[in-house]
Amino acid sequence: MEKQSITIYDVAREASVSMATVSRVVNGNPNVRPDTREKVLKVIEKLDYRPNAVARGLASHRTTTVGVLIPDITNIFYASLARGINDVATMYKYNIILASADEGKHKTDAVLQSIMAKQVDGLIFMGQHVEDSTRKELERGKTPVVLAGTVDPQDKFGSVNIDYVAAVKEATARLIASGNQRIAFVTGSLSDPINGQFRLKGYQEALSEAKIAYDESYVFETEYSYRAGEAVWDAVKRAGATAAIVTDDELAVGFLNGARDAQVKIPEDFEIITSNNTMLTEIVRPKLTSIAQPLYDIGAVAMRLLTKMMNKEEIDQNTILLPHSIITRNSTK
Amino acid sequence: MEKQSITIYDVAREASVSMATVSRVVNGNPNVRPDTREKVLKVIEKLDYRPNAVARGLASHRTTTVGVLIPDITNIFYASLARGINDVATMYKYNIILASADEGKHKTDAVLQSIMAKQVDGLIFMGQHVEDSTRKELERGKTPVVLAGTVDPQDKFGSVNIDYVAAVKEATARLIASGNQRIAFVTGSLSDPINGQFRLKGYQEALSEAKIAYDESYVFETEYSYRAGEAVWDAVKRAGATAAIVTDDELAVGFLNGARDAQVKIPEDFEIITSNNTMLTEIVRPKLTSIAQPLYDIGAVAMRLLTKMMNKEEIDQNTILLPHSIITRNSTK
DNA sequence: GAATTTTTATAAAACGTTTGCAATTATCTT
DNA sequence: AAGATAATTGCAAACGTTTTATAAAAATTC
Repeated sequence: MEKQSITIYDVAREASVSMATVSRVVNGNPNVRPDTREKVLKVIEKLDYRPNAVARGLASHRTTTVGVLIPDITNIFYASLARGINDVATMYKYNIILASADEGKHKTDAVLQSIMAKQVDGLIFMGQHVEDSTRKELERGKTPVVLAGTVDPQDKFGSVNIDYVAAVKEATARLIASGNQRIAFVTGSLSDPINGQFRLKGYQEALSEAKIAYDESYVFETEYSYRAGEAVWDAVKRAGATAAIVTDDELAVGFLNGARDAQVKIPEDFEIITSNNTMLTEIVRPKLTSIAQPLYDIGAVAMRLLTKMMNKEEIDQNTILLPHSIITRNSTK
Repeated sequence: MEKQSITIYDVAREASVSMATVSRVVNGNPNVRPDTREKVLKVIEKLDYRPNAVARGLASHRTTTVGVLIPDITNIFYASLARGINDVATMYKYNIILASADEGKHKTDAVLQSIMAKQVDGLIFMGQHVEDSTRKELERGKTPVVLAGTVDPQDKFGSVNIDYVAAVKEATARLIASGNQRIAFVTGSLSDPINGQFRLKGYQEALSEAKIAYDESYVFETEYSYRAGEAVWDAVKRAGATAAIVTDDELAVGFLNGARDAQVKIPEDFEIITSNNTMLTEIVRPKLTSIAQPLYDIGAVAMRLLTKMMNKEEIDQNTILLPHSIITRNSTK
């Protein structure tokens, strides 16, 4: 439509050099004499020239844009990761194309396609579970992919996580140590390997070491939401549990409030340990004891790893585990 | 570097038509005979051809990408708006380039430039206050801009908000009606016109109608964070207030917990009304009475408005106010 | 069945950069 | 001062599409 804007050609003419030279100046290529550089910079300034990133992308096959798939931007857990991702991305001059991938896998794949069409230089994937169709989409082309706070059992991509098995094992052991024998495992979808394989394994190992029989009826699978937490409380209580490991903070907060609204004293009558140590754990009363994951860092490290991949740098570790800990607050004795 | 991928030219050759025809098929242009269309589609399928969005963008001057500036992605308020924006954007086939604009105006402008360089078709701006340098950047070029949950006193851009004056006035009036004479106004930066002009005005109007003198020492300016809320409690209490209007939920939650940790009974001894009705208001005990803004809708409507601008459609209302209400919970009598 | 209109398809010129290669200019060497 | 070498610049071909002008083909009219 309306063409108006200043192009590299305008600058070249005004500075009486070739476009190539202007391009070199703009890209910081050292092969240009200081005084010509100066001259060109002056013209750029004067005309207020701004390189068109789309044309650049087409010519150079690099868009300096990365795609980020996030299941739910309003979930503080993912938002915290995204923050780390964002900060490192801007540090390395990348823009982020963000896409929410809720509403099931069909939607995810469509969104993924649209992002790939934009020729992103790399992709960060956060999500419960990498479906087969999604994997296929990810592996097509040679775009580097890093999973953040997400595991792929097939281990095809870079990834950044904590050691979920160890973390949950420690948390469970702590509940056992304070006298609990019947400990509920309140979790999101077990089809997510983080829950169904790792966390569950940690839970079982801790039980086993304490010679407590694993009983499936203490496992409660639901979704990551406040409401779900409120709703599941009754069932957990009826099962006779005296403590719970909960795998998401929103869920845990709902669960806690469910208990308190039922006049149960926390931690005297029931102990809770949650998993993400987000702000929510400090907001509620009593404050929640939690496994601490370095959320911001998981995002930041994932993005950093991705930059290395995009630069084809040597990478020593494709699968990174960051340290975790347990922060004791007032939902445990 | 490595060229491998299928281009429109490959498809054209394989289907023995011209690239122009393939382009028409891909873009749903009606000027192509059904059987040729069929033929081309088959080849596209067979070769698994995916149009390159960057090349498209360059040729057509439309990137089907919009920029979204967000102050803090981990703040539920903004995240909720972003969700509305995202949903409508995908509905209309736009991708989102998201950029976090915290860390002051210098950073904001830099980020804005990088987004504009990517030739976004439009921009949604969320933020406390549109600085002059930022405005200049926004007005350069003819990219449509919509403010979401943000006002610009100069009213240059599209915008979607609620009537902050009326909302705060109602809330304040309610506190007055239940017997409070000394009501604190606990707010974020007053340089944000939403606080410094609108909300403050609503607060003052309500006082004035009740013949209560406005007293600046009941105005507490701080930042939007949990810690800030905890911290400001003491000062508010010392000032002798018996109730407070708080302009952000995180702030309000910190404030509430500050009060409770000081053994103050809410709402018996002190009443609180907060402003955004996010999940946080339901998570704490007692639950917080709040002005309700349709957060998701503000984002969604803003994005919808932007699509109209990008299509150069006729627009009846450039400045949209959505309805608000007050949700009564347990932090008021 | 020729003339006219309408529909489909093609060729080629944009779009605004980057980049490999060749040409030019400056700098050393002796 | 000439030749060799190195540093700087320019030329022009990509990059993968859309789009405009135009031609060819098909449909319609008389």
